[in-house]
Amino acid sequence: MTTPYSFDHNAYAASLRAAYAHLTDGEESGTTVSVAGRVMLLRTQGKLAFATMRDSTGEIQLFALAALCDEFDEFVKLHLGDWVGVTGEVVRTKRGELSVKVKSWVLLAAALHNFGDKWAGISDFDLRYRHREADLWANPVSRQSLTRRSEMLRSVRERCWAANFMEVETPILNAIATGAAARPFKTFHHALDSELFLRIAPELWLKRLVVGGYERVFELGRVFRNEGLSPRHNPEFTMLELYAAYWDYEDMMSFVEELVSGVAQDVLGTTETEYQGRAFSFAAPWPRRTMASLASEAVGEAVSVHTPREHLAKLLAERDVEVHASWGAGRCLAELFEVTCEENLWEPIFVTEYPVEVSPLARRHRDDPELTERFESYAAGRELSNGFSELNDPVDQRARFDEQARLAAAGDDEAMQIDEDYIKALEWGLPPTAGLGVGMDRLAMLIADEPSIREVIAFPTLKPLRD
RNA sequence: GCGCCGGUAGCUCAAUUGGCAGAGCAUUUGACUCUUAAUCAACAGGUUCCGGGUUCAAGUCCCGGCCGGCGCACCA
Repeated sequence: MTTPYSFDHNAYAASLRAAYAHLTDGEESGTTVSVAGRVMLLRTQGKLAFATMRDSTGEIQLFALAALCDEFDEFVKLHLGDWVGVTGEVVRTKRGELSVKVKSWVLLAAALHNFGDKWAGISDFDLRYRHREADLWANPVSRQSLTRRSEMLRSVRERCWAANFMEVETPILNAIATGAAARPFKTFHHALDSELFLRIAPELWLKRLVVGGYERVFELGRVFRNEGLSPRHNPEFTMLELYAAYWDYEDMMSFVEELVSGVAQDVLGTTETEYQGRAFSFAAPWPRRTMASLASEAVGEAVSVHTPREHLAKLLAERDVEVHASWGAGRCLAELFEVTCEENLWEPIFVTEYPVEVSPLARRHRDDPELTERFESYAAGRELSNGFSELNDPVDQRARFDEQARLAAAGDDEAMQIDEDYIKALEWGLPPTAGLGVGMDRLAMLIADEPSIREVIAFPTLKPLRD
């Protein structure tokens, strides 16, 4: 069948509903419009027919009378899911449904498969994720969640631009994967005869741009980590990383809470919402608490990075955490915080003053060299962002990398790799700078009120089908 | 990677203790001039995820595999 190469339409479901709300039952507007979309429902009744057509903005009824509709006999044979272009008068039926009274119409594309049960839609996860195009038509909630993700990214960009951050792009293919603790994906470049790794974070490149003189930069991009999948983890995910020269971590916390609450305001129109049935507020400011104070509260005694390592190890063992020989007091404190506090942090909160041992790229705290000026924000029991005053001392940075190498030798296969070029960059001088990373997928889950990261990724990673 | 649960018509789901594989919607055909998941009638639709096994008999029980969900581990 030949279908048209284009179709001129001048109205949408939502625009018609807004413009013709005043029509009374049975009233005809006298105005002819053209609309286009998919037939979602079809009700025929002898010499008349009603179709529910859905376009990108919503649904509008098509009302066809045999006496007035071209090729009426063909119109009633349309299939659910078929794309149609329709021209006709805007009317409200006797029963009160705003409609386009079909004069002429054209099949724009046929749907050879249906879009699931017209009441229940498609609920099979495998089908929904492998054929998201069908899911998007069958389940309006799916489309709304991905729309909210898009609106979130737009808002993030606009707010970063408004704060004078410049958007940049850095390499995804790298000779070493660094800037975070994670197993990378490996690939190979034939012409260079070199093994390359997909980036696990853009962090070091971005700081080199600050060394190069860009005061405020951000990158909104995909990173790749060769790790397990879960409702909160996809092997490729989108991260916002942002660096501001002359800021410290306190400045960055202020920026993050304004950014995130502002994005919620932009997308949802409010900062007061619900996540999975429980009240949740994005509103700034967010509380700032040190890791040591939260952990102390949870275990019922004062603990800190200065607590003897053996005592922290005992507290961990009491909580069934296996303590590795290579862990110092700092790592033990961080683990203790994670097992006792993390999942209970519902409303957004900043956890601050992370041990040096678990923060190889963060600058030492001005009041305590065993701590760093680092924060992570938590929301709904999960980490949402990570930031710190950046370590800009090349000598200390080399020492930190050396410590990572020691951990790697001790069997930690996620210890950070040393990056000589990065150290050389620091030797050219990184001004005092604060950096930030925010998991966009995690934020999208909160904003779209979705329980799984797969719901806010159009095509989540699935196991390829075999056999 | 490990554990638990699931996979039946295109879609959503039934099927008692192991005893003839079903319904609604969609599709096809017919009726119907204001429907709203329209309604009514009829036809058709199956490798019960795949491969073995036990049994007179397997959607159901056992073993192996595939895919998915959740949990653990890893991590953001």
